[in-house]
Amino acid sequence: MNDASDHGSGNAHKNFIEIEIEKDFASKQELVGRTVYTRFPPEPNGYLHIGHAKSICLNFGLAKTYGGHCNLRFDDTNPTKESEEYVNSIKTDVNWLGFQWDKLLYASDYFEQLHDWACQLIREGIAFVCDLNADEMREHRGTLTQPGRNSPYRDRSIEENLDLFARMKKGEFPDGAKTLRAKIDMASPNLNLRDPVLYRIMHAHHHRTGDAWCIYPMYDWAHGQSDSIEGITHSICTLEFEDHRPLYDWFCKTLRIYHPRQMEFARMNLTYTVMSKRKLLQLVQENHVSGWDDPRMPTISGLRRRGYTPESLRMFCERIGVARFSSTIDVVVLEGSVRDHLNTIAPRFMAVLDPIKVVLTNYPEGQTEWMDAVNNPEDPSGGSRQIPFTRELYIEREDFMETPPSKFFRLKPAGEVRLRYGYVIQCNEVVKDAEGNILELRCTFDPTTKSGSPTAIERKVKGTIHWVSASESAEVEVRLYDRLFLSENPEDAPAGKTFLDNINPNSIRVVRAKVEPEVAKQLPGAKVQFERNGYFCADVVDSKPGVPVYNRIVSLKDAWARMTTRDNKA
RNA sequence: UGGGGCGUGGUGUAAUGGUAGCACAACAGACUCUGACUCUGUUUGUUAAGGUUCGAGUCCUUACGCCCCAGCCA
Repeated sequence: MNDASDHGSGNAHKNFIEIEIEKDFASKQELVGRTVYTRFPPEPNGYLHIGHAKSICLNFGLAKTYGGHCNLRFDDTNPTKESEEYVNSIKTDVNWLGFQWDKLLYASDYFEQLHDWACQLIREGIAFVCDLNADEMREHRGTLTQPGRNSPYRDRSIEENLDLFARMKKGEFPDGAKTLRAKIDMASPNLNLRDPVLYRIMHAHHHRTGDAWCIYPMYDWAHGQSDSIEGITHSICTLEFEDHRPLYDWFCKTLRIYHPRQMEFARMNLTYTVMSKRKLLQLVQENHVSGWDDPRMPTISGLRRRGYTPESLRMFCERIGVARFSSTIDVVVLEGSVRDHLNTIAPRFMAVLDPIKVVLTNYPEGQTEWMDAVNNPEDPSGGSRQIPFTRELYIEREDFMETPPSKFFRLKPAGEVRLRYGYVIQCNEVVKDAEGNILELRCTFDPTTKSGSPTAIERKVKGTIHWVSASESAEVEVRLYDRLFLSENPEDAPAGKTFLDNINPNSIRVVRAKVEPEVAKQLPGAKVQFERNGYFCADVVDSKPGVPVYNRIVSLKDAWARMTTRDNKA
């Protein structure tokens, strides 16, 4: 029945939702002959983020695991906040993540049915039209510790309620003048049960139903019934809706309709970022980032543009698991997931981000050798390419040290290092300007050490560094991204400060990199590894034909950097 | 402080009342023409105190800590 192979590496442990689902199907009469049916129900009021990815993977994953179905349903009950733009971005993101919905639906598909059910409640004497305004209603609601008081309009006759509700629907009253409420219990310790509002008046244009309605159902009145109509077996949502479950159950029971089971799991928190739609919107609107798809954003579209793959995001969701404990995931788990996937698929190239010139004094001027380079050592079918080797080259500035520590096995005065896919070279002279800045390194190469030649094998040097030809290379813009925030929990700001004060001022650094010719030919969206640097993606927005702009997705693990920063701290 | 949840190594997540496991991270070593990858190994844990039991992460009691709820948002 279940497919454990979809649970990533290692032993697959069932999460609590899977365990409950299996119990339900084994024991519940109403589920006999049925299959798992879930839904992903976003409100189209913003872009999806990595937290939604968890819910998407869970809902669609459950359907897949158990051979069932999952709908994409837009919870579009509040027209003032929703738009087509968001609907489209959400559809794109779900598909991009690799999931296909069974049906594409909207809560607004059910407005008529929801309205009829409201009339049914009125006729049965358990819903009433209330004239209290927002302030008065709050005042009648009581507090966490004090019970509420009944609305003075609670005992209107059924006829009057029917008439008033009909006139609400017809548009006879202004926004906020009246609401339709359920009669439950104003003294309930669960605030959601203190005569909840079912309908409010909003003379607003809806992105799908236009101006057909001026009353709109509340979330609680729409959600469970929508699930019921669709035959959802398990309605999975986040923990903050736990207190709404009694209402969900009350509506299904009171209306005597098919009753799905709501289950809640903990939403994800990620270190060094914010996740609430309000804060993400603020970052966009106040131009702290370039948009919802800024490569530093935790949105699906931002991660996609940064260069994250659907596989890596799914792997991430698999690794973090599902439970009822409000956890905070270390962002390195996300970074590790994309490294693991890209390691298997990304072609390797050489790129020098911070160049320093090397002149091989014993190499013929004007000569170009084409060196054979493996495209991806993890992928035998990846083949190889030729890269030009010349007298003048660039290497990474940090790959040379004049007075290096003992464990430094890159280039140093009088020291030897191998140029990847090239020769072993030795540094003979450091040329500096008047201020002592290094201008170039004058080195000699050993012709017997050419990569791939039999004589090269006998020669062992500790270090291998990357390089590009000075004359036969291209130059591209590279955006080196870092975390958007400086603190693990950006919301945790001192008094008088906000999460915005925790923004990392150096979250993007732009450099001109020297790259081997192939790098300049990559198409937008291409994901590559710059050897010894990291994984990079040709930006889909700012790259132009023949002129790619690269985003750093994530750096490679760097044992040397770790070693040196640790020593500095000690 | 009313109600509802939740506490397992650094971070997550498992364990019909029966050897506390797995992943990620970290560390050490091997390998390496990427200080990557891979491989091998190691360290670190049941919030606390009582109780039931031959035996408790699991059951009971009490404490402590954290999260959610007072929208005509979802």
